[in-house]
Amino acid sequence: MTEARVPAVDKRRAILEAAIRVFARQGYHATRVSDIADEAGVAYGLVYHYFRSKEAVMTELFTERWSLLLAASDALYERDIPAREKLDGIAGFIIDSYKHDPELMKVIIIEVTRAANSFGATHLPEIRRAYDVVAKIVADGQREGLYRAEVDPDFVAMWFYGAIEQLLSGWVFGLMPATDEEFDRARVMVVETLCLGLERRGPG
Amino acid sequence: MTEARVPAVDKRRAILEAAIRVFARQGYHATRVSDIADEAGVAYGLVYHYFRSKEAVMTELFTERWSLLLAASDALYERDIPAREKLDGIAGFIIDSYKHDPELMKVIIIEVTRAANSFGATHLPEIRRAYDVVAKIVADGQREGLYRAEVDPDFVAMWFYGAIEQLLSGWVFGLMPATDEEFDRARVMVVETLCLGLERRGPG
Amino acid sequence: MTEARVPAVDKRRAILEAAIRVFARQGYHATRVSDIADEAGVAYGLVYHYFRSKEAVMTELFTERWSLLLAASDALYERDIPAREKLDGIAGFIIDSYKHDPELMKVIIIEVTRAANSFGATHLPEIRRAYDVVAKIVADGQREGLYRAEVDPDFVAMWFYGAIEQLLSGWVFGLMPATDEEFDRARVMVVETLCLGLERRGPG
Amino acid sequence: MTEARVPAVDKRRAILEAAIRVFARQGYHATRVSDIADEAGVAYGLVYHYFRSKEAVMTELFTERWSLLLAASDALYERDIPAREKLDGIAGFIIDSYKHDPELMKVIIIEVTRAANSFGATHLPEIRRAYDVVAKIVADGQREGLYRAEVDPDFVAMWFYGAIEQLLSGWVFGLMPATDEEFDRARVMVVETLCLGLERRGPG
DNA sequence: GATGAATGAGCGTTCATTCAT
DNA sequence: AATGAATGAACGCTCATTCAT
Repeated sequence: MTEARVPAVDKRRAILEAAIRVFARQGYHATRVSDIADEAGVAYGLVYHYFRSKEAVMTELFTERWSLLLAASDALYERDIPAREKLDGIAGFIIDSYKHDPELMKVIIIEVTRAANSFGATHLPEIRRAYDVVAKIVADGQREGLYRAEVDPDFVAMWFYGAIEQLLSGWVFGLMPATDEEFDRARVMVVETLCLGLERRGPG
Repeated sequence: MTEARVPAVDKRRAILEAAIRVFARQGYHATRVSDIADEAGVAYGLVYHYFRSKEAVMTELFTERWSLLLAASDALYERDIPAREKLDGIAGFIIDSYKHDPELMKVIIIEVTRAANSFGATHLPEIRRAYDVVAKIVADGQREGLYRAEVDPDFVAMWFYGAIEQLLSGWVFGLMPATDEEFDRARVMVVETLCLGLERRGPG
Repeated sequence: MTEARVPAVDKRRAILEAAIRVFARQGYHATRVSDIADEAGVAYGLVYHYFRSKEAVMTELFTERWSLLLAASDALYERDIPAREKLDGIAGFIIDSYKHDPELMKVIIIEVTRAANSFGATHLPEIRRAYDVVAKIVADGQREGLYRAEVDPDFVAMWFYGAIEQLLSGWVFGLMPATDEEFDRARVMVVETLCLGLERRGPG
Repeated sequence: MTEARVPAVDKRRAILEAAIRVFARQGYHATRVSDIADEAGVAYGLVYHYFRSKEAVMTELFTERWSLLLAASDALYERDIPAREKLDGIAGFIIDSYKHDPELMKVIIIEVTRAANSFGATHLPEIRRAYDVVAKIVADGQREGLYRAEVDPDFVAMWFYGAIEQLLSGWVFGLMPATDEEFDRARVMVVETLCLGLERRGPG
């Protein structure tokens, strides 16, 4: 039968997408489960039919997206390209994710990744996995004699993510201009400056 | 030198210091006012005798410390020293603050500076002021022909703080080894790498 | 006649009726929300499911009843009967309300109508509307030459309600015998005495 | 040295007078003990030095004034003057009290006399004593054949006070114009109308 | 007498979660 | 699947009263 108008008859999906909007708008703590249901246009109880808890909604949102980043990072790492391009690929993936769905990325960065006291703690393993790829890229670069040996790769990884997340925060909260050109400039700047900072100098 | 510690007769001070410990241990949201009172060894109501609200306690903690950072940044900025030393001074101030009172810095970084949805929003002006000093240092460096002109100073400032706060987070949550030597290494690495990344290369 | 009582399946109604009993027994300020819930035999939170606040419960109680008085007053005013009968109708309506549901009327008189500092202030407009009808009746009586012209109608209205509410108070607090005969006697006495006091005397 | 400027060096008195102002302004429930102390310009604890409790302050305010009314009523009752003049004397005393110190009378009427659930209950005996004098006057009037026999004297007393207090309320809350002429008119109207309503008619 | 710090019981409200239908 | 009524623990805040000085 026809009724083809609404493709998203999938209420579970509707709830997830409503959650993105509401979490982005009000923050996780400030949103009540009823807000999600209202935004999704479904009954209160249905949220609990599909999800164990409010936290489970957030977790699914995070995991779904973060696993893409992990997969992309892993794929990049495996490719036979210069370290710089790998880092650029990761930065690009994150920034493109933001361009593509800023609300979701806002939620992930603000409520999970940088919320070390709440979801950050819960999802620490997955978060570290992303850091580790960066660290491995840097370590490889050092092994190749490309990067200075005295910088700790783990340390660089923290730095890399700290910087990028801070930029996203800046865009999210209007501290920095958020246009597509800015996003691309930022990507170049981060990678360029970081790599220049890491590279070994001169023949000496 | 002896640093004459006030014998905690001052209950207001005792409350503030108890709050640092409890906020650091449990996070702001998870600490009840009674936790603070208990930790301070005072009656529940006394917290409200000295502070308008739980939030006011947090605010005082943040403001007290952050104003020191602001003052130090301003002083550094005024001094007639190379840009690199200024940045090093700021990084050093933050890291020393952490060495000196890790719990307080944990609270400030985790609950305010990186909590863009709650206290971060409230204290945005003061937070930005700290960023601005870094941006000005970078801009000066550019004007002097020291730093590459194509990097946006505001952008570098975000980066700088994003990176340092991420490092603090790493220490706080045990993602990175947290010893005094590590702190000092980190300081050197951050500033060294950032400056190298920013510097213009010679004609050669 | 049967007066088909709703079998208190309606929990919202149960809460309202419990509130009447508890407010009447303890007074508004002295009743905790949990008292209402307990009296109604429902969970604490259900009160807040149906009402925004404790005050909202009181407001609904008052408004529901007072609007009946207003409607009755208006209807009486419109009818083509002597002023005295109109006043008698109003007095009768109030007193019958008390006979019918003394607890509710106690709450309304004690906690709202005579509580000028709390609910009285909030509901002043509705309260005044009731006074105004009496004033209009008196003014009409004066225009017809029935009542002495030198008495201010607004003034009489205040008096009328002040007196009647005082009588209700007296019954409520056991200062006066409260039997059905007393109620009817009181009604007669108030209206009789007031009207005699207002009437113009013959030339004789 | 002289310091004769402030006659009210009596801090106890200052507290009482401050309480009148604050109770009148905010109502008893809404005033905190600290409000009284602040208004009086004395230390918090001093209120408790002179008074057992917040309630005790209110009680003293009420008792002090109400005993004057009682004394005046008794005196009036004893005098060899017509009933009407006695009633007029009582109404006059109350209204003059209001003219003389509206804030105090506001507090007494609003917070005690008409607050049957709180102070009204506590001071019921004294309040009734005032009513009783009126009742006795009416009863005497009936015995003299002046007043209709079918009205219950207690009932008239309730009415009398209910009406007068309602008028005071009206003035206090701006429902009626409150000028000195109005006060005097009101006094005349109340007594005139009440007595006309009570008087026996007819040739006899 | 005078001060104001210290105490702690009390209460309104919120909201995640469960459950009956 | 879908609904929304029902539950109750939890917590921030107020403020009368006490107490040490």
